[in-house]
Amino acid sequence: MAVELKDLTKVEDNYSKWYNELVVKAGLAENSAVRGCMVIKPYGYAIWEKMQRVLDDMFKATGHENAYFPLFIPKSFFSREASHVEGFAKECAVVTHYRLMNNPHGEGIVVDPSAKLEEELIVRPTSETIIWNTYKNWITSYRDLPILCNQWANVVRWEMRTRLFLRTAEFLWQEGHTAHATREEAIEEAERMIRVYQDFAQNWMGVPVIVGHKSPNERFAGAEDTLTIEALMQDGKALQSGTSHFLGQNFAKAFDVTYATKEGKQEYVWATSWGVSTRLMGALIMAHSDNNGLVLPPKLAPIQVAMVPIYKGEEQLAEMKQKLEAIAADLRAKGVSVKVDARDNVRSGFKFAEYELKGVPVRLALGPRDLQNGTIELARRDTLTKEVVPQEGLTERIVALLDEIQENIYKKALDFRNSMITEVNTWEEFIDVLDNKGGFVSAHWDGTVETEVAIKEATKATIRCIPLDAKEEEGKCIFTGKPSKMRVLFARSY
RNA sequence: CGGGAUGUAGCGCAGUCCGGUUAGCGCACCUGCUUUGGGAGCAGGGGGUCCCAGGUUCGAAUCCUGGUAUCCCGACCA
Repeated sequence: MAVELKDLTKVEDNYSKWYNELVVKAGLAENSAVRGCMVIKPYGYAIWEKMQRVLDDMFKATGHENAYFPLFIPKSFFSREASHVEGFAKECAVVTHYRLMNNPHGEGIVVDPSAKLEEELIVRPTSETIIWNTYKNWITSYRDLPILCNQWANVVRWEMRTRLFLRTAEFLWQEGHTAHATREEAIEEAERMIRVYQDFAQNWMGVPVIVGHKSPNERFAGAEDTLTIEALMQDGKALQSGTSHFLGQNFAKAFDVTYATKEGKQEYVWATSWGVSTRLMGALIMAHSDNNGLVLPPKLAPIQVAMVPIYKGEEQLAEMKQKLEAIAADLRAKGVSVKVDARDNVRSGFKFAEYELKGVPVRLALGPRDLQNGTIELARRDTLTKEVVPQEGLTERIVALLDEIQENIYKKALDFRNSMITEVNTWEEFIDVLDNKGGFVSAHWDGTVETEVAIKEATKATIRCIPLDAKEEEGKCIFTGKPSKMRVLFARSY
């Protein structure tokens, strides 16, 4: 047997191991020779590329343009915004030299000590500083605003512990950085973009998310407000899947970016930044997969339909292949991505298992029996069911089925997520739900950082967000008993 | 960074405690035959810096020292 996943139900206590195995076996990514960095393999990258394309269109549709800023950030830029430095200082890769030389005392190559940089360069962990240093030159008048830029890039955060897609030392992402004349406009932008992320997560990835504010303690370093989309994984842990920050005038002040108003006064510029990363791949994998492997939403699946010929001998193979290619041509004409798998070195059963592992939404199998009856076997990945259907009208059937699968995957994840939001009113219930059920726990909180930190220390659960749609409700903080005006969502998270 | 474990063929592992033939098994790979509607069978074959560097020894995958990488649990985080 080539590939066999561990039974998910038996590794609940070690979901991460199962996840890792799945990522590798499905051919999405693997650990590289470089510590904490991953190699994204073609199949995984194809999904990321598709995500990129869709997101990019969404950004353009909301008025944004792409640009590119340097990978290296002078150390001094970093120290300009106090809380920003504090947030990232512990996980930076630093360039100190610019030349190597032959080892004068032996074998190999060493860093040339005479080639020390006057000022160290930080490999960007995020680009606010370099971008705002640049925006200073771009902005002088209210006529220059707003600036709505997005950058597709890689960033480096030297994390202690890494995990494929979820937390790697280097990752791919997009970061939007906008500059506005007014506070209201910037806040509007931050909200607009978190809704774009929500739209993408739900309607493309099939992953339901909760939109809300981060608590002050969980905010982005340097932000006045952080909006987040929080997804729930099948092991009951939450995953922060995208963030949009209202940065106030913090970076404008740090980099002295002002503009002349209509009235001729100098004002500091208002800022936002927002980003999603290859972590979305992790969300996609963890939200839908089962014991047979990945389950990909049709809208993002690199292969939407896999076709497998059932045959004896070369002659039959040729016959089946010809018929399948004809069906494939019809499907491609409708914009469906199809793979006809005529490999002769593996058997059909192996192919079935392989496409299940890779999460291909629809699989067709055609054999002599079908050829005779004018039928074909159609299997769907999300439900693991299969039926023999007539070849007639197959194209339309599949196009409709792909939509149905997309919807079904989302609905399944949504039902699960909803079943995993539990309201509690006492500390005992809170602990009980966290330990025995998992998921989001909706509870009252007195609004203080001290309480939040104390709860985290006691339970490892953090406030994932204060939902945008939270309704006012009088209650008592589960930890301190002090009065509270609304419930917030707690969870253990990745 | 702290605690624990591991590193042997592309992958998964045994062998290490107690040093001793030519380092072994399963999967994968190559060749041939038979198979083919859910992960094929048989036969033959190829593939090794036993993580790296020192040391002990007649002799090291095995013992000692140092390094390094990966995984798990913490702390940190998109």
